[in-house]
Amino acid sequence: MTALQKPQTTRRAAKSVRRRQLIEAAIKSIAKRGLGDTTLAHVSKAAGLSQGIINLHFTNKENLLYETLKYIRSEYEQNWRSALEKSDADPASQLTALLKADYQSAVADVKKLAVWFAFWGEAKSRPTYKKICQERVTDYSEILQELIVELIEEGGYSDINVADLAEGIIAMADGLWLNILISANGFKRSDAERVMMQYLAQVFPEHRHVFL
Amino acid sequence: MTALQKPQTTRRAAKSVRRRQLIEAAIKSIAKRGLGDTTLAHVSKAAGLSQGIINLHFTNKENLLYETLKYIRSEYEQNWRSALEKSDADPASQLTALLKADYQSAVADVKKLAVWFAFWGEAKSRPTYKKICQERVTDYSEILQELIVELIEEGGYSDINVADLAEGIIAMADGLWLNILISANGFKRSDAERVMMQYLAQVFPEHRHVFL
DNA sequence: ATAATGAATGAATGATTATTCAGTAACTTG
DNA sequence: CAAGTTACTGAATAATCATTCATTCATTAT
Repeated sequence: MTALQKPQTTRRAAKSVRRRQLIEAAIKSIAKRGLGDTTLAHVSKAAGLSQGIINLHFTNKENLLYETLKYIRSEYEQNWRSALEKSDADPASQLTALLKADYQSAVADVKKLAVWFAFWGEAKSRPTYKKICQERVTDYSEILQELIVELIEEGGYSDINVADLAEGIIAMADGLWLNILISANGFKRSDAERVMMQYLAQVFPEHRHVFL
Repeated sequence: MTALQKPQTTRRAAKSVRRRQLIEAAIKSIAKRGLGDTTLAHVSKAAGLSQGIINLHFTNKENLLYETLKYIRSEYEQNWRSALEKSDADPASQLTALLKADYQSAVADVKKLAVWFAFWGEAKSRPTYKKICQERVTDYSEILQELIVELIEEGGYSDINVADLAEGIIAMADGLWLNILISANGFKRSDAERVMMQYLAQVFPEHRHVFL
């Protein structure tokens, strides 16, 4: 009833619309069945379209999966960039915004997380996937390091290795995603956010009030 | 020449020997090709054995994969338990030993990490995998929390939420695994260990000398 | 030796599934 | 409204792969 799901009526659609529709169906299927058990039949059916549709729009399965990965990567990046824009300009607020963005519903949704982990699992053996996975964090890491430097100046912190701290923060961010994905005791996005903010408060005690 | 690899000569072997041999071949194949592209033919060939051998020893593919996951889980647990035994009894040393164990070569080897991520990617859709993945951290987390409590008493720390800190540490530990697996700039086990120790030193400054 | 047992083989089978492509339907343009 | 263009369909094809099982082979017991 809700707008979506009228594939029979609207027959022709713009290429970009169909592509997005199929990518979203792929995400759904990967989350539901895993990457290994996802077939083209599943995806096209989930999209309410016919068998050959994916080969028409993506040439082959491999390419659909590749485009799916690129899609969530770009969505991820857009999300944190817009969070930074919306936030106050002081480094502590920016840092908060950047890291909280990782746990917003558009990005840390279980379906999307399942997709990330599925591709990480294949990344070692697929250079094309690996590259996209690496690119996910290049800009993020750069900006994170700049913010840490500003924060150190502002708060007069010492004994902090910027590059290592940034690696540590990103690692924790990813690890919390894993926890959301498979924890036994209903670990939620809000829990992940809290854990992360407590970490930041401990490393930058002078700015504690901004994080907590 | 080095002991290994004489499948033609020694025809019969104990069931347990064959099972381990096949599991290790499965790990190799998953690391090389990913879970999706791993076929029984690949695994049996890598083990230097024949086509039907896996069905003989594991009934079906699904079961081989399940046993492979259980195998690396148990190896993981043995590794940190023995590290704790070998270490000094004071909480800071124990904590160091527990976390450094995650980056020892037997456990944080890229092949094993690829296997963990492959199964994490499927865990959402496979309850059997999910359970094993959850169990990996239950005892670990419990002991980690006990050590944190002892350390807080010993160092007189305040403002620490034990459960959240433990979640954060485990998350960082897993995230550093991801970094070892796919980083562009050759992030190594020793780098991960350093990042983790710096984190601990920051949270428990009174014990800094033990961690660094 | 001979028989009995259990391990291992590998060709054959059957199921699944990606891909192709001839045909159909919708929309556009003149 | 006819001709042309583009999106889409779905049955047919071909390839891949898990699984089966009759047979072979090594080892142990008699």
